[in-house]
Amino acid sequence: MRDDIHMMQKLREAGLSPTPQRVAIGEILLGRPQHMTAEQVHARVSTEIRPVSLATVYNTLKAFVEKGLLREVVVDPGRVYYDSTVANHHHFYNVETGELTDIPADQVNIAGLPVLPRGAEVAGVDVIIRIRPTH
Amino acid sequence: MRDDIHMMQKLREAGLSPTPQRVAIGEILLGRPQHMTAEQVHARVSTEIRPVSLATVYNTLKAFVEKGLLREVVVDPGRVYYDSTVANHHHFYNVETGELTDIPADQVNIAGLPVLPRGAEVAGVDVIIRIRPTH
DNA sequence: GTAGTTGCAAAGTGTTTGCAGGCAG
DNA sequence: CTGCCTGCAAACACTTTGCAACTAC
Repeated sequence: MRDDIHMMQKLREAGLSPTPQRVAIGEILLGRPQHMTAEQVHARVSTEIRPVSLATVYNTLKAFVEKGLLREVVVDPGRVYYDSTVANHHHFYNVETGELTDIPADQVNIAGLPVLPRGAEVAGVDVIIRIRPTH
Repeated sequence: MRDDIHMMQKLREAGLSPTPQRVAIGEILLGRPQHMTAEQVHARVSTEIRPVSLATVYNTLKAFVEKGLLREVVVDPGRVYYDSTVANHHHFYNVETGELTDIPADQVNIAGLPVLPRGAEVAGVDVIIRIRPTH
């Protein structure tokens, strides 16, 4: 189908051979803004498209991150979220539900970056606004 | 010694009974700005003051966080840093060395917080500037 | 053939838990 | 006594690794 072909193209452009497993994972995760854990990807790909081993999910997510198709978000100890939006932006993290929401980069204005330690360059800036339901 | 007495007082004020283990952990970790993992606390307390089990270190760190003596910093999947500075501030994280450095709150100016999701309140704002050595 | 990929199971890492024994009030 | 605290060992959750079978070119 057409989606598959687009995904295969996308993977090739990123420098990855488009195996069925990678295409399936790409279909689920890439293409629309989304935050998922490895487990969630594994569950959805396996039930909706084809069985894929958890090891392959981890391998593939790692490869996607390396190739810039995906971003890791660290908000919770012992759990990595994969974010299909790679452009510069930030996050709300609901500490009660674990839900992660995007904040467009232009809605957070960091005025005046502090002086960096000597011999260091910025690798990335993460802003995480932890929220909880009002009681 | 005097330090112990001050630490015992501090723990009591926080609502914790000042057991020898808690005092020892407090001596190592509280009192000066510092970022340590549970393992590091365990190693330093055990060699410098007294043997303490890892389970007790975890219990104690959790208790300290609950009582507001300590803050958790999540920058790396599968590893929690404990930060003895509880006042509002931010962090540099050196992605190559794992070193964590404080940024005073007034050096990062977040202009214009984005609109919160309905029925939510801010639980905390984390700014992590990931840095790496220049090559 | 040869290099890259998959998937199982085993190993690893950091953290939490169950529970028996100890200690303080 | 009674309730909290400690520490051992086992359990856990998530992730990585070793390796043999497989696939594509």
